[in-house]
Amino acid sequence: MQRQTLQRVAIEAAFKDAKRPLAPVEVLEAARADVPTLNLATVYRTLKRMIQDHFIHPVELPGESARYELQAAANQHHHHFRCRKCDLVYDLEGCVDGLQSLLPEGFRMTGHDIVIYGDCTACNT
Amino acid sequence: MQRQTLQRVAIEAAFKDAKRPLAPVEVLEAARADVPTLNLATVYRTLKRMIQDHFIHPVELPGESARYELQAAANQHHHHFRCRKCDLVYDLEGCVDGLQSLLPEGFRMTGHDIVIYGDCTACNT
DNA sequence: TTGCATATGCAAATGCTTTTGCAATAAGAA
DNA sequence: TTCTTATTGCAAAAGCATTTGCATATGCAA
Repeated sequence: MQRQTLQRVAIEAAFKDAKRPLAPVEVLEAARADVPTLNLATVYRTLKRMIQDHFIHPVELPGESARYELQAAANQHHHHFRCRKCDLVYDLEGCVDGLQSLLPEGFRMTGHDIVIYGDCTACNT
Repeated sequence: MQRQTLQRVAIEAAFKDAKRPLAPVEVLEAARADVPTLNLATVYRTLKRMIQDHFIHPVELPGESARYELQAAANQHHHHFRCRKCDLVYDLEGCVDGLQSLLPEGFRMTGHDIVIYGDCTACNT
């Protein structure tokens, strides 16, 4: 059976606190606040496990390696904002209309991704 | 000065014929129709050169390595369609309204990417 | 407490995509 | 045609993110 280890608890906490998609290294840094000896290999093993358990969900942005966010967040349709100054990624609520109309004749849409780039509040100030 | 080699000409032709973003390996395969000895290293060297020369432009999609398309295509704002069956990427003309309204207070938008997933005409038939 | 299977840390190994060194080729100016 | 030098092909090397082997440490059921 699965064990409740300090590192797993720390990683779960990192996601719950962040409220935004985290890269593996970001998870490592955040969780090391609780468990300083935490290792990146452990982060990866735990991420894989949490994906299987549907606790987290991968978030892919163009040209970057995967980040992960709580499955709870992924359950409601949303998109992402990527700050060009601090490189953090935020969730955006809602969606837009009119995507369907971009399709040429004969193409069928089954999904879509939207990423907005710019400066976040923190960097804007 | 820059030389007009068979391989460079073949690679240019590949882009002009394709009318869609090509991955380096796709470029290799297409251009080998003209120059069978063409090597992937040469493709990469040529891509790098063509980017400097503003002849092509990188296209990044979530979770995938870069494709490239003619700068001419990139000059007019557009987005991409990715077929989940054949994995080809197509250009989509036009855009949508309302992106601005997805932003939280204090966030500023400087750019955006939209990717639509689904089945292309060829795969739909 | 004890026993043991799961989880961890560390370092080495993968699996890609992309780059580079080098000797051989081949543009294209003279 | 000849000569110079940019370009090519090939194979090896880099750079990444991610995974794995293994000995040690640690949950947790008994």
